[in-house]
Amino acid sequence: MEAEKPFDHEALCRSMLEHNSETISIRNPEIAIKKLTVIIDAALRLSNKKGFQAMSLRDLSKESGVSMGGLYAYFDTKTTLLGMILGEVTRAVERELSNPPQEVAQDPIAHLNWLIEHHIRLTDKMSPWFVFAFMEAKSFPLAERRIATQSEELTERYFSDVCERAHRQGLLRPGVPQILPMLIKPLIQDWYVKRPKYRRRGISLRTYVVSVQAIVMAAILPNAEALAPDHPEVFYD
Amino acid sequence: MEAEKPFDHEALCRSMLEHNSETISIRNPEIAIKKLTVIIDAALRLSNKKGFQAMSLRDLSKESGVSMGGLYAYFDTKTTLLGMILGEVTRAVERELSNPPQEVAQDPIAHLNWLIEHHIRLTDKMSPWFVFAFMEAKSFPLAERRIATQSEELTERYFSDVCERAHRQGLLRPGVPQILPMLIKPLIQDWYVKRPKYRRRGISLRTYVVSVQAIVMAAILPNAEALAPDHPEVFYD
DNA sequence: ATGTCAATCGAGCGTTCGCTCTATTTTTGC
DNA sequence: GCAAAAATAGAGCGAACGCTCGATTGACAT
Repeated sequence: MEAEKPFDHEALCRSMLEHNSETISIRNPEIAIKKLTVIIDAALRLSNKKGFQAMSLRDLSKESGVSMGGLYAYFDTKTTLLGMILGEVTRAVERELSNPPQEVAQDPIAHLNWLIEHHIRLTDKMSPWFVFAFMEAKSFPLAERRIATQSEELTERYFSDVCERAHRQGLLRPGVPQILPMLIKPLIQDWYVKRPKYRRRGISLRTYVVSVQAIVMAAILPNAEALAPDHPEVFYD
Repeated sequence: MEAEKPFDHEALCRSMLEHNSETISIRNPEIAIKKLTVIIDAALRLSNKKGFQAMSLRDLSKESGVSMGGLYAYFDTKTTLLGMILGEVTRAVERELSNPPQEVAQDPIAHLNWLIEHHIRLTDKMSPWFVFAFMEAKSFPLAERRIATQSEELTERYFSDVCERAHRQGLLRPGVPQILPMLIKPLIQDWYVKRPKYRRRGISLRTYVVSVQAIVMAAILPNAEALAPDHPEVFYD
């Protein structure tokens, strides 16, 4: 029995194969998954470096070691390749964030902190995938952009739902901006969008999570003083 | 005497002409500015729609009504065009944010709120320019990317300096995350990065500014209750 | 009217793109 | 061990790319 490794690229590519079985012409699933992993790995590496549009299929062929003809056994169009990666990202978000543990789901505040932490951790583990989906979104064809927009709205609804519940239970202080749920996403996204900056400054994932949670809690909780920082090194003085 | 209109594209293109006089082969400045405005206008429109890489110079020629040869009187390389736009954005940030009014500069909290408001307003007026600079940054050649990174760091220093001053004056409450200055930028950027979303939901610039300010103030001020919302319609209940 | 030069044009050059297709190699079933 | 099937390779196709350059136009001084 191995430990579960739900986020390595191979597992994601297995899911990818299942969801694109008509497009992928390789019969043997073991071969398909192994090679798909190599291809997607190279594709993410290249397009995170210089953009999906700028990545030619000859680049991808050379980087992955798979011939031009070989590549087209896994997708029929460059746009299809894009859609396959995008689909995996949206599936991962839904899979990881839609089922909070029961003890968390009962308390909106705990739920919100859980969402923040797990969203950041998910995007951290799948960082190249999220960078891809986020940075390339605007050059998507219309159909693919729709998917990206809907996924974005789904994520936001997680946040706005839990804020709404907290509000109904009277847990919010007066003066919480109504658009706060919309602004949590950019706070979370910065971890992977500007990842090199945080690495350069030696900021850990834990520090980042705690900081975002602290900011959001300060914005919504009535007793700002009561924010007992478990991790004092994160804060001023 | 006309009212000053420092942000229309024509004024920006005038500055652009001054800073790129060796590259631009047109002698008559009036002609140059007028045509440069048309070209940059079209370039921003096209590359905000489908990305700078995906915008071909034939696209740009058709959209702007300037022939291929005509375009190359204004830049010698597609990359140069990119650099010219990028340069204008960084200059605008420095010009608009480095000189706060004196009464504001004395109070770090007022200064911070001023920075937030004016940065958002600047990116709003120059929205296509900022979208361009932000979204295309990763596909820049190394030299251009350096400029973008430095401009980013400059903006952040505005925020971190003022936070540091507030801290030294004892204006911060305990438990303010040290990375808060880094997280103000993504809060501000969301206004132009996901502008269509905010438009779709009918959220005004004023509401956005007040909300971001409220979140940041809640994160740093000791007396969270004292956040008197001048604009109650912005907040929950 | 004419000579001069700045401004403009767009067909054309070499290259690279996404994608296809046949030839070849590897794996499989018996 | 050998057909049949599956998997892989990479040259080649038309189209589009960034960019050039000689021809053409327009404005103005003489």
